[in-house]
Amino acid sequence: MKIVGLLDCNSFFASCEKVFHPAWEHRPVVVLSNNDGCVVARSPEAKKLGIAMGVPYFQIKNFAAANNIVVCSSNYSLYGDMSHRVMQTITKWTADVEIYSIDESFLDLTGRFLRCGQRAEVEWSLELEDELAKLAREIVETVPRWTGIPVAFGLGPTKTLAKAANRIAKKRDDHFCSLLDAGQRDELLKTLDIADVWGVGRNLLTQFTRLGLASAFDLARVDPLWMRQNYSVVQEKLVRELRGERCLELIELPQPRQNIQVSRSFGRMLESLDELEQALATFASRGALRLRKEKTVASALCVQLYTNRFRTDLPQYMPAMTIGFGRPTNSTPEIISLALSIGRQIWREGYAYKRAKILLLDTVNETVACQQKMLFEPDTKYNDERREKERCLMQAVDLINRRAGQGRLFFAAEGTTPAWQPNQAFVSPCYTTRWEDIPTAK
DNA sequence: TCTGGGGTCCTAGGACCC
DNA sequence: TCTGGGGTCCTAGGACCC
Repeated sequence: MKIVGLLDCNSFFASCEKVFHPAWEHRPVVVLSNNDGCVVARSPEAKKLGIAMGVPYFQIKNFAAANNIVVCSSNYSLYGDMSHRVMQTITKWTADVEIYSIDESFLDLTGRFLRCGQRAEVEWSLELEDELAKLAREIVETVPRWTGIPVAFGLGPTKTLAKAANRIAKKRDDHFCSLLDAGQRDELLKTLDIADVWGVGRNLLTQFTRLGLASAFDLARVDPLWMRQNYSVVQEKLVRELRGERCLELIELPQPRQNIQVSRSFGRMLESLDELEQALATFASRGALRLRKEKTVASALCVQLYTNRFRTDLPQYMPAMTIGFGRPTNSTPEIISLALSIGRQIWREGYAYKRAKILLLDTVNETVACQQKMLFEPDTKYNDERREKERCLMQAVDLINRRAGQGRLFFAAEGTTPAWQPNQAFVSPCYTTRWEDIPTAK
């Protein structure tokens, strides 16, 4: 048996905001999505008040004011840095960690409990369970003490069971639950709603409910082969994992991304092509920077425009177009140039645009792409000399921005006072990532 | 007035090839 | 008039996750 743990930060974004406002400790706090659109995080107090996940802010605005709810715009620099601190803390207990999302990590604790003669798996015993409970207590106490972020911890022999244990742990006072003991597992899985099982989304929930399945325990008893025939290999693995059979491995090395997308809603609707172009140039520039950070190049670019789908009184138009680069690239000017060219081709007069998206597709490692390039004849506009010049230029730009602050140097096409700027009325300072914002103690 | 953003994986079906 | 079979690759769409 393997020992898989899942550590999950409670109400992560809201908890991050609370760390720097001790006075908010017992107050309801909600964090809004980009553009102050929807509620994406709620402190326990806010949940208790009945604020639903994903609810549009304007629908609860008055309620929030009347109930003394703290409202925050999202501040991803802060959350990213706090996440990093939590993940660093985890390495105290094991180096075998898969960072699954900004607020969750899988831990492989098997290595800590291997006895002489055991190679890669351990045998379950009461003593082991005791030791693990002790370790879990240490984790659940240490992470908040070191970072200010409260966490819940679940243990299981598979990732899916660790996730399930974590869901149960969240409701417990000690924030811990173990599903390692096969003897007790069934009873615990009966208490877990099938909707809370990892891999059961809205659609599967409807279908499973129709089949009469209500709990995680019910799902675990379905025949895996039947599952495969009627659904797919994904759901088959889901059932097997719930039965304690490992199908999903921990991915400790982050896999290179295959696509990069940058998409934002605008602060207001845009009708002119000029204004829209500034948004596209900015998104293209951000995407290009991400490519360079990952040392990858993209093979193609897709641009999509969206009108406001909630304004049914207005004409709707959602065009998209994909064009390949002559050769895979991560050069900002080249990507901006293609993004604008596509934008001009799909833009139509007479529509009010609310959102745009760029997708950098089929990304591959820079050096691999470089080795392959000799197979192709250089195209006319972008010859090797120009590529090399732009590569040096981007290196210089990135260096300056790293030293002087992101966005110090930018391309004119991005505009100086962009009309698309999202609304962020309640944004908190970057307490941990900007010198000017470091809190002072009085 | 105001409604988020960024990912992955799998399957079915068509195109194409021999 | 009659018209096979098997494989691969690509894409769109649908499901999921946080």
